[in-house]
Amino acid sequence: MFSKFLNLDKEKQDRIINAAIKEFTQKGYDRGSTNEIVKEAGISKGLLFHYFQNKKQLFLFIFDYCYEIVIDEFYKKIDFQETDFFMRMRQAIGIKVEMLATYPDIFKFIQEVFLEESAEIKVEFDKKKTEITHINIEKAYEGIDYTKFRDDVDLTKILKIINWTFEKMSDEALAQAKLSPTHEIDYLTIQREAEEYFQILTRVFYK
Amino acid sequence: MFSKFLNLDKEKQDRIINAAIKEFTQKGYDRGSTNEIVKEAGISKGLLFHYFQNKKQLFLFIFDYCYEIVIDEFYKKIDFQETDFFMRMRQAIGIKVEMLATYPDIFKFIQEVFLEESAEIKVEFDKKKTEITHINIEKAYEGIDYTKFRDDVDLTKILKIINWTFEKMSDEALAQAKLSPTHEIDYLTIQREAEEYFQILTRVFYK
Amino acid sequence: MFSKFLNLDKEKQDRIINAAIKEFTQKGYDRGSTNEIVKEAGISKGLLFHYFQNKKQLFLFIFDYCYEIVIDEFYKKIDFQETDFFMRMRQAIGIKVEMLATYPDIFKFIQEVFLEESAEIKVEFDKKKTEITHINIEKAYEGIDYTKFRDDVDLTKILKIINWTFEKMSDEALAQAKLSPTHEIDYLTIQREAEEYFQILTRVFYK
Amino acid sequence: MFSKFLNLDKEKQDRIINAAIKEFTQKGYDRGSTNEIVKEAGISKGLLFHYFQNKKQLFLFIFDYCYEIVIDEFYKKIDFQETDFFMRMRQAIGIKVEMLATYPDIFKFIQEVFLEESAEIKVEFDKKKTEITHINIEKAYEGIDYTKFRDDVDLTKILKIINWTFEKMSDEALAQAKLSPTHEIDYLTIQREAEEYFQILTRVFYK
DNA sequence: CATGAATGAGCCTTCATTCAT
DNA sequence: CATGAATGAAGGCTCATTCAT
Repeated sequence: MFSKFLNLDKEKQDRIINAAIKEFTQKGYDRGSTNEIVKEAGISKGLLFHYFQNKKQLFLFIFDYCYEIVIDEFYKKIDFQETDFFMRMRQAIGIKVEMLATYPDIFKFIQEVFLEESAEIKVEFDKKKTEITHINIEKAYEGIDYTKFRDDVDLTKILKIINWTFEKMSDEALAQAKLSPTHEIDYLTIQREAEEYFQILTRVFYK
Repeated sequence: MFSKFLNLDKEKQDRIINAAIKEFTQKGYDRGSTNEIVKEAGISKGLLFHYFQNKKQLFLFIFDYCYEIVIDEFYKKIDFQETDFFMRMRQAIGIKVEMLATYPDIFKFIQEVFLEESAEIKVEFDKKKTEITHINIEKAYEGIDYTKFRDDVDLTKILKIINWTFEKMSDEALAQAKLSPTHEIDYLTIQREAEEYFQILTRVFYK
Repeated sequence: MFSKFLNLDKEKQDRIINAAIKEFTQKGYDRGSTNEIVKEAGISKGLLFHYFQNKKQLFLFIFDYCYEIVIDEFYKKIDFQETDFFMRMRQAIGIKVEMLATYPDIFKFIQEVFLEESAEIKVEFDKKKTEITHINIEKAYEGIDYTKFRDDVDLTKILKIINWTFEKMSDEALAQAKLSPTHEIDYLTIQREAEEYFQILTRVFYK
Repeated sequence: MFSKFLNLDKEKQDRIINAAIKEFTQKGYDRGSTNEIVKEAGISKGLLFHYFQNKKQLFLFIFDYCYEIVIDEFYKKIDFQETDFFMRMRQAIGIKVEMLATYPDIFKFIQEVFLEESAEIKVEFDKKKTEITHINIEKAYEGIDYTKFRDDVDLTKILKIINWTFEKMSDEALAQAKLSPTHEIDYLTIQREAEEYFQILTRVFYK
């Protein structure tokens, strides 16, 4: 599909990818302009459409590219020896926070995608999102010792509650950051708050 | 502000409102075309801008209009005599499900707004959103008997976990529906599932 | 033609006239909006077009109205006993400067008309302008003693040169003022400069 | 800035330039329609804005283009050997009249610009106009022998009076032409009349 | 491979003017 | 007399995409 693009010398690839990330992160899919992308990347109009049939394909490629980088590094850093669910989750959150600092643009882009996706690309992405979510959960929780959870309630539902809690918590933190004047995310406060939720969830869901 | 519009005969108002809801729900703010709206509403280009100074004002008006309808009816149906938290929440979810069936367009529109908001209208809506959320929580939980909750964990956080759980649950249900061929929402299944979460949350968070 | 309008109570007439002067002075004929005029005057759209068939007629009326005020007052103040050409001219310039301070809006409007007139109204105004100019010269120089001028050159041409000199001088002064930060016109400097030109012209054109 | 446009093949450039000159000369800046220009030039909407970011830039370009042509040719034809002020001026007027016949459209356009400038472009042009005027006067009078002028009056003011005289004279001639049915300019009469003013001015301002 | 000129539908908005009330 | 809702053409401008070179 994008083999032509991938044969390009790395430096040019990067220029294009970064330009696209920047534009789409700033303006979203709909208002993101291919004009601006080629200008920023220093390539011609035609070339962009030579590699990526159209704007949508470009966007999809950029999303996959970013997602892969993030996901790969994420699993590389997870310690699969740790079998305690909450310890594993603590790790996951720590890694996420770390990566947010390392790849702020890429992360911001993925975030935007998950929020803002226009009608144009909704269908494609709704599918992609559930796919991704399913894969993640299965992989991220590999080898977990589930016997520590209380037996009187459905385990799958417990896990959902816990996941949702942390997802919503981080959503709120990001929303908060967006309202602050500096748009700065206060990672320390997030981690401290997360810890409190960990305590609660451990107490109520572990035997 | 919109007094000119509100003096119009109800039928025309409705044609315009419905056309706008339809267009914005389908295509979002940025891609939603005022051209389409006037065509669908059967009015002239100029008239729309006679009532609503510009696209943004129209969108804001439509949002407020929809939100008010939904919120008003919601609180009218809630039984504030019921002081048990989970019973109250059961009610709330029941009412929501009911309203989803009565005003599917309006509901869908509000949902879209909460997700998709373009850069153009972000600032206005981020404020509006937090405002709305705060008001709702305070009002919806009026008169609740919180003594039933266990004392060994922070009550505020418990409530957040519970809210988040149902929010995420309904998000997932809607996402599921969108993937199905008919886009039909299976309310019965949702309520049955919600009930299961109620059981779990009551068990772990009540004394 | 505008008898309907002139039968209106004076206060309303003034509101409309002032609103129109303000709008046309600020934005010129083309960009001047009848919408703004009715808003400022506090009357309805329809009424304006009831009195003045269309925008052009309104503009013409406003121009004539302003012009008459200015011209009437001008001739009332001229001392026709003074028969020396240059003394008469000194008077004229003094009166103009005075009136500029008394009716700044009206004056500014007339000035704008003489400069900016759009294609739409050019034909009508070119005629009006030459008409006006001819009338003015004839009237303003009534009773002048032309025997003081040297006989070896054509008197008509001398008068033209003198008139043109003062017209251009004031054009330049106005242009200068427009370039200054405050847009303030320095009347004193103008009169002092005019005096110098008077000296020169008297010396070279009088016997 | 306009390099894209200037790389175009000459024929297309001309089509666009001529279309723009025609439209702006006829209707002025504000009412001049880019729609009409592209229609007349036989190009697409987008292309015009590909070359010229917006209407204002287009107008500025056209003005500079026209001005340069006129000015270049003007100075090429002036005989700088001639040091007599009035002889030099006679030349200048002769050349102007000649050029008016060669480039009637361009000349008419420049003239319009100097008169009609809309609020939109006023600031840019007020600066440009004074700049241009200063350059011209300095250059056109290079090498003139000013000792022939009478010493008892300020030379600068004399020069101003003379310049203004011929400017106003040609303004009047043009205004006259516009009122005639054919809009034809009678160059012969102008030159004959100019000659009479030359005689007068020489007599009164030379020693 | 690479260019960038060219397209033209589409965008939001403004406006003078009309006309039923 | 007076209103202001209604019109719809026209405005400047943007944009993804194509294609001859």
